[in-house]
Amino acid sequence: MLNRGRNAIPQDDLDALERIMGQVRTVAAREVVGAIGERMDHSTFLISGFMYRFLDDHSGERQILGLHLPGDFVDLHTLPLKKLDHSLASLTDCTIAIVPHRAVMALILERPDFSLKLWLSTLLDAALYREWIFRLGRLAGAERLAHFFCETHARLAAVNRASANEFALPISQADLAQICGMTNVHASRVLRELRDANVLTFRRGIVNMIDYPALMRLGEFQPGYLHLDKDFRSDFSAAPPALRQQQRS
Amino acid sequence: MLNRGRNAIPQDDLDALERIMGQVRTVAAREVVGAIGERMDHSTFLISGFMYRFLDDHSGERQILGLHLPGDFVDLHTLPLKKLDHSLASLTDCTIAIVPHRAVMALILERPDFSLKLWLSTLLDAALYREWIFRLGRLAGAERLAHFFCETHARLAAVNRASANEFALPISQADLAQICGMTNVHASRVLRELRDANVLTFRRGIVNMIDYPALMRLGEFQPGYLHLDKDFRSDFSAAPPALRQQQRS
DNA sequence: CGCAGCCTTGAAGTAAATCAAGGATTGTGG
DNA sequence: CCACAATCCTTGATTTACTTCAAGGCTGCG
Repeated sequence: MLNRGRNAIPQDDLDALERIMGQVRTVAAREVVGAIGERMDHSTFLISGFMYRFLDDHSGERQILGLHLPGDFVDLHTLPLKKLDHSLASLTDCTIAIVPHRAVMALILERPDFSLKLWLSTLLDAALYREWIFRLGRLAGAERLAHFFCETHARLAAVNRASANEFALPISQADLAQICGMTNVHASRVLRELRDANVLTFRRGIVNMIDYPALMRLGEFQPGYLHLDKDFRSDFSAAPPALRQQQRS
Repeated sequence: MLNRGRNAIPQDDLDALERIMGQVRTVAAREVVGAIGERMDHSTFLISGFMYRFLDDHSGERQILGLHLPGDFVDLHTLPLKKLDHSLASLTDCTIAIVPHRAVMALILERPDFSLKLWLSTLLDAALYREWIFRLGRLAGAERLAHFFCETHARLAAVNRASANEFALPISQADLAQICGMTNVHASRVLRELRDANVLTFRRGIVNMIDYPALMRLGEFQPGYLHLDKDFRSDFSAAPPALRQQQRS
């Protein structure tokens, strides 16, 4: 993710980004964009749509490792780690920009400050991974869903894609199950519980957080790890005026 | 982690590292070195001993997020993400070097190639996180332990701290449970199963992988994500002759 | 010796998986 | 517009994996 939440990406960084972007492609929904073991010579910038990364187990059951929103730099890690150690796929129709590693390297050597921003974006990914480990390791069914919905709401709200208590999340219950490490049958039952308790509804890709405080409590959600608050991090640069809304899917 | 596995760290990088290291301290076993929410102005290089990162849940139950071995750069992410979003503690007595952020920043601006190596080290951490998500989300009790032991064996073997099938791992069953997202009672039972099946023993901090192939199969362990093979990544530099064994705990 | 920390085991309870069937919703072609 | 398939969701019954509670044993140490 390169997405800086409520803090806009500075204009000169946008210029730099634009310069290194190569071909722009569209990808249909539910397509694998990079498969585990593949050797990459470029990274992918997600312009519009949703993507996710995953690992399949021995019997083909899938664990989703992370979700990517518009504005995320999806696989920057392939710059040093050439071979994909997991797979990458689209959730919806997507527009992506192919960014050749050569171009990234050239820019990095020319502008060390920019390389730090790319680094930051991968560190924010890592912070999400840590929280996902916590979610799977310590929370039970309903709590996992609550935590995931809180996190995703916060991330989407940070890029103006969520209202106070509602947002669009183009995934199925089966995806939700693969995110939270449970069967889709169980995900369905837990969603029913949350619905019956008047805490949250999730129908046809629309999440309605009816009782937000209850969700936060349930999921033990503390948004600090998202580092959305400018004060929580150092951006290696002064924050220039807001100029946002470059992308809409 | 900065640890490069079987590929030694080049001499000039060692020099660079040495230059930015500040005060060297010792830390007793089981001490919290950085607590969640704390604002950091330095990073920590682990010279000897084992450390771990963790998040506690509401009722104080702990989830371990990662283990750190001698030679790891433990909290490089605090350079851009000033506030700790999780906690850090020692497992054993440790020797650590305090590395002021100011010194790291200066070096980075002076040597862009070195900053890429620091970046790489955090990307290897992220690869481990992803695999931990998979382990917790898709594997059952015995498989989780098997996977963890395989991973840890591979990491320790890469720094010459493991023989073909045995290694020292200074943790308790309770730690193991906190790593694998289960109760210590259950961890004890699963260890018994593995012992009875003649697959693995773990007693007083010594792991004996009696049947390594069985463990790999059980844990669905594919070591690619560790990127130990030089061919799997680009180190941004030619690999100079091996000079290793700087640290022993 | 006696205590503390760590590990083990049993019995009972609970959360989640599995198996299986049927219902709803969306899209497709006639 | 309707028939039909495909996908997704729901629900029930049963089984399994794991937790919880509780007691006792082992090991190392002052």
